[in-house]
Amino acid sequence: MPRSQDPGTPITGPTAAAIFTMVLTLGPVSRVDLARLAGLSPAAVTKTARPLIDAGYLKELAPVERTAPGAGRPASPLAIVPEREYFVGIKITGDDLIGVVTDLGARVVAARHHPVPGFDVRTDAPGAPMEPADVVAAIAALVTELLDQHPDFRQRARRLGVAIPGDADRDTGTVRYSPFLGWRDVPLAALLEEATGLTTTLENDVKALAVAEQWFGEGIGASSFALVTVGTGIGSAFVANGGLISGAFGVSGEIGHVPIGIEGPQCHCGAMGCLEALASTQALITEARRATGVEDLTISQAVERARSGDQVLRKVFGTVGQAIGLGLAVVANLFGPERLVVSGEGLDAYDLLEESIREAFAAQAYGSAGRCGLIIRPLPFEEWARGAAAVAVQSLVTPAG
Amino acid sequence: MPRSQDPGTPITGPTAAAIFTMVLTLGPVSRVDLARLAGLSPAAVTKTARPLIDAGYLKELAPVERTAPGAGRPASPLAIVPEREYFVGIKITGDDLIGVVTDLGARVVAARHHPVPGFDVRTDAPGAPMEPADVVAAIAALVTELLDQHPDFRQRARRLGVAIPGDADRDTGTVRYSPFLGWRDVPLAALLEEATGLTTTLENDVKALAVAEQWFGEGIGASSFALVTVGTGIGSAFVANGGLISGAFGVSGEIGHVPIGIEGPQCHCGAMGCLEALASTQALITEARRATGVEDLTISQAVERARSGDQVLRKVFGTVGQAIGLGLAVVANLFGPERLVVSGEGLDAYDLLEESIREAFAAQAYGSAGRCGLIIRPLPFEEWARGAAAVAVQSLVTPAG
DNA sequence: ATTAAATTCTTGACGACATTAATTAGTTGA
DNA sequence: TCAACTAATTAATGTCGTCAAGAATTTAAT
Repeated sequence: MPRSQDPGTPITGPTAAAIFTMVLTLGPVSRVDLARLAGLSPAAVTKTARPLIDAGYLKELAPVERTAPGAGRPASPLAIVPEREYFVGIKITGDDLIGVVTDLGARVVAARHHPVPGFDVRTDAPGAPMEPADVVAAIAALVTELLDQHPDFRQRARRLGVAIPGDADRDTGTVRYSPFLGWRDVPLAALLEEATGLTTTLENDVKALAVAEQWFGEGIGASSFALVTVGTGIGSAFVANGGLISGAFGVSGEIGHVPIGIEGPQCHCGAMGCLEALASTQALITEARRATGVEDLTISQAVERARSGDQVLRKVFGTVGQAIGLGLAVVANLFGPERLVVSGEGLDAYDLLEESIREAFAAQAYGSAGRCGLIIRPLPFEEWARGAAAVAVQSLVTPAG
Repeated sequence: MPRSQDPGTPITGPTAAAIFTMVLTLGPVSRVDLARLAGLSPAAVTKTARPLIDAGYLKELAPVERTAPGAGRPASPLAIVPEREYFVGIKITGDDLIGVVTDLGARVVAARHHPVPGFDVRTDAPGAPMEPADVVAAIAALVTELLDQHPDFRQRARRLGVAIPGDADRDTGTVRYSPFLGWRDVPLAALLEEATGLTTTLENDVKALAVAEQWFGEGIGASSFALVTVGTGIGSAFVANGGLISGAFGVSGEIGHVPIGIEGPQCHCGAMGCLEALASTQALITEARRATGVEDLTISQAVERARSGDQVLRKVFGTVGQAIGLGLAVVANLFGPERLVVSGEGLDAYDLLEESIREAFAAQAYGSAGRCGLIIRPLPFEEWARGAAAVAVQSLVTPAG
């Protein structure tokens, strides 16, 4: 929820929000189609859309771009005006900030990163506690730098989205608990509104990514949908019944600590057989080093060698893929999503993983749960920040919820 | 969704439905409270409630029963009139039918079971295919028998809920696939409307149980909530964002086939390390027989002997409890429910299981996910049929969705 | 060409429903 | 007995969506 009131929004009620959301997520749509999709009369759509057009958020597509011909008056579909407003998205990681500016369609139009000041080389243990004030200042500086890239940004950016690892309370804009940052109960959104003047929305990083996917990615039009990220940690998020599943106590999607039935090392959470202990980037490199005996093997070296045929390393990747596939099956069996996106930094090596992921998934998915669309793809760094921006876009439409 | 239109409902719109639902689930509530909870003005509640009162569904509580005193006019809370309408709930198992009549508050007022005609002794393999026509006839007979128990039933019962194991499409009233019954694409609700004259709603059995819990049990007032049932199979269902999570392909809550990280026997689904292969009633008795060497040991004997101190059997129960606890932790970590109910036929022996369930749950639940209310309790047989009736009650309020 | 049919979109009258403000109702405490 | 307080109701008002009619703009048939 935005931390302050919004005076000049043309989105006055739930109907306007629904119409705007549909145009935003489904692309250019005719009024008749909008009416059908929203369960409204075409007249209502016409009336609801006018203020949105007047405010510059929507436009009618030029007649040239109209849809397939047929009998009858041709439709003049409504589309968003992407450059009407810009959004800033910031992702806070353990050691740096990633920032983007996106347009209304969540297209990245500028990007930057910055180290967090006063932060040492990252250790594996939960990060050295960073002072919220320092981080706020660093974010404010990054925001300024981003907005200075184009006069339009400064003028037409009003909202900021922030994604953090850990438990973020979107409604209050508070970081409830982030072991990674060493924070507890930090009212980050309020601090950032103060510092930047932008209406700020805070969200957990994986959930923010899921929002981006729900509105601007693979989740479009799906009744339900799940996202799994693989990297330093393994996380997941679900969208169903029209919204993100948030977890009553701030925890949800903790697939990293699902006990997968393969013998493996103990997880840092203390429990046994956790997926994260088998398939995180850390687990992968540890196992790769052990298997090859090369103490200082890096991920990219391991990928390289596996690609050029190193059987030992191929097997390591295969095992990781298997664990990931089983994790995905757990999600599919429990949740039954229409689509399932797997994404991760590790997955730029997904040529090495995909086969074993799909194999293990197919073996463990129960019945038609396995029919869900399984999308495997890499996760560029900026994508996290784009997720944050997507949350900011969403906050424009749904101030509450 | 009901299979036919409903003429005489006083529940005309979403507001009336919301008010009615709140009174139904929260018990007697004053109009002011209803207004606050629904985000309406008190005036709107007054107006919306009147037709519901006139139709005999709601009443004002007698002044005697009013709430805590204080300054100001005392509230006259609204309450449901339980005997206004009766609902029939039928659960179809492999070998018999369980039927109940409940009132509007989902209180069981009559119960019966019946063997399914033409069905042999149950085998472990998916049941011998039963002819839908036979089952329909048997259900119709059971419904008649139930309704004949009291003249009011016959007169004031209009809706039937049916719960089946397997994939049920509530919207179309079709059994999409039930390996247990050996059915595929059977339009059961339509057949039953024909045979009984009652508006019929079909739902998966575990999901029906979750609905009962959501509206009339532990799920009341919870933002999200999960149910796990342990018995012949192990199932689960979730409620979040205001509704049941249904699974895009009819599958969800299949926790039985989650690979739990304990070495164990292969599951009938073909995958390895499934929870169901470790913790179902079948798995329990198999393991108990193996451990004791008593070939024809029954569940009740095993319970008996464990209770009187048989260490071998206690350990068997402990292992089962551990597996269940891990399964619960998976649900809690992924889903983050506010409350988590574990129920099952097996659990009338829950004195033998509870400790190990809670222990394993606490060990594997991640962070504050473990804070969710964990309710462990037995599952009386009629409860399944009551779930079906609860679905029928729900269908009165929410014809769609 | 002209006309008919099809389809999208718009307009204004109307109706459903929720809000606001004022009023009535019923209780406690001074 | 009156003031204060809270609950509920009423009537005027307003918002918002539907309905019915028609305008706009195309293809297809005559």
